[in-house]
Amino acid sequence: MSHKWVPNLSVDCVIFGFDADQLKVLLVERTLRTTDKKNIVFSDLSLTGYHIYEDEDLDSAAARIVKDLTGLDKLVLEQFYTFGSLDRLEHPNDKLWHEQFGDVFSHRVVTVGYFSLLPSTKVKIAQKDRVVRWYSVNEVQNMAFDHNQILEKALFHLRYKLQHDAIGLELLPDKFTLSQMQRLYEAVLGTSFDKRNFRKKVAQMNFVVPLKEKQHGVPHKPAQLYMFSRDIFMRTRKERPYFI
Amino acid sequence: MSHKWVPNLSVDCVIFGFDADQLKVLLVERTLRTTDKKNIVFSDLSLTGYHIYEDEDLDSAAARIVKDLTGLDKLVLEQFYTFGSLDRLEHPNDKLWHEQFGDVFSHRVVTVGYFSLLPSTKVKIAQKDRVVRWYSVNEVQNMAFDHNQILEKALFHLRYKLQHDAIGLELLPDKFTLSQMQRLYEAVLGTSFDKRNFRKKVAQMNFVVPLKEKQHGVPHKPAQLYMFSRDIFMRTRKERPYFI
DNA sequence: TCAGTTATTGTATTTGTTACACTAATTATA
DNA sequence: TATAATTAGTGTAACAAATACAATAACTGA
Repeated sequence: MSHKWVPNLSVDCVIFGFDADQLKVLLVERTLRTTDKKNIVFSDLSLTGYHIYEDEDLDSAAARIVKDLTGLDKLVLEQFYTFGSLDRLEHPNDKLWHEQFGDVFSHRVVTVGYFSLLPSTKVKIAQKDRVVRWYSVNEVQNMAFDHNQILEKALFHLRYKLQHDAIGLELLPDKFTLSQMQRLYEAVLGTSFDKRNFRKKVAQMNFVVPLKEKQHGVPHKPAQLYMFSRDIFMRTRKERPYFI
Repeated sequence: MSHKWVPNLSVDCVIFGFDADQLKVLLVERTLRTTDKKNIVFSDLSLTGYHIYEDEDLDSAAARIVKDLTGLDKLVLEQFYTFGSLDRLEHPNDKLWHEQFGDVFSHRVVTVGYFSLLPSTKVKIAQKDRVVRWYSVNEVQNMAFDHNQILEKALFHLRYKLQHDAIGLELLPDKFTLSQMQRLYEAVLGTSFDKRNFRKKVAQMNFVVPLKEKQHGVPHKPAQLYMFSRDIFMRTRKERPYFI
């Protein structure tokens, strides 16, 4: 792998997680200090991204970036949109940030957005020189560059996919209860569902398979555990669910 | 507008049309001749695309490319995917083609795919130095570069959109009959619908509005004409049609 | 005027969606 | 050890949407 990167092409990854009944996103703190390092000029949040290398395709760049932040391989990773406005790196804080790096970032940069899904508990954050943390998607604002916009678009796609695909199940742990699954859908879509009707729907999804196991240690009736069979899903998905 | 183009970033446009009950795509002939211009080395088909300029955003580049080919402005134009494999310009004919231009195309190029929809009769093709023609999407094969793959993905997105959006109506002329509309949906989706049930569906789409006008000059019962009101559609679309 | 062609319309059946409330199993606490 | 607290789990009736299906109407060309 060459480490010559392409100056005007980057990949940004929106890493979604789910935890405590909330949809989360993994973000990095961006803090600009005065040259004597004593004071903070500003501090905000950013997605994780980087330029692509000259001999690297887009999917590999996204996988590299996600692995670099989470230590994890083989996550679901999906391209959702490419951002190329001329003013995408032109907000006041971003200009200050650029100045710190001289003209390295003075080129026009187009970035390809990917999103990744995982249960947020799977990530062991171990970053030396960066502050990385899960944020509830509802509490995030004032992000670096055009990252608010990228997150917005990623969320839109996630909601869309959730309704037409089983991809949302990637956000749940390996073993989950139907109540957890329902709360996931409710959190992401911002609605609420009737418990019985939700379960009737799930019962038709043959890729959500009951395990021979129940919760334990909970102070109430323990729930049946289920798993997501990617295998059954791939084999039985219908190709084109027409709406008309 | 600067005319310095970015060497490793391009936009490719898939221009869809509809005509004679078939989904069409507007393609350009790519013919490589021997240096004495007497013989043809090969000839194949290509989408229309070009590098972006340094001070041009992606949507503008796509609009420029579509206008250049069709002479038309203000068409529906939608980004659908970005292609960045390392081998996307590496098929045998493509290498021969590159050699003709020296090393201008020797960089690695990532391309952003857009698609555009219009009734194919709207285009007056008037290209001096290029052969441009509508092809039925079913008859197209052996395209330049990775354009088969780009077309495939565009088609997938078009089918997807057709089912969740009114965008397909952009392929019909300003005044159309319900039979034309049905044949459009059948051609794009590759299915057939019951006429009465199809019309019941359309009756619920308040953005498909009947005109005070009928067909004339047809050798059979003349059909009622309808129009697509983009305005009503925008005002009445529901934000999130949940599936669960 | 009649043959050919496409347009237009309704109903019964099946399928899916919604609304709704009680009992069961576990832990914590009195 | 009984009881309170908490979440899990389940069925049915009403309503809405999707499907299957065939006869009559309006025009042109021969």
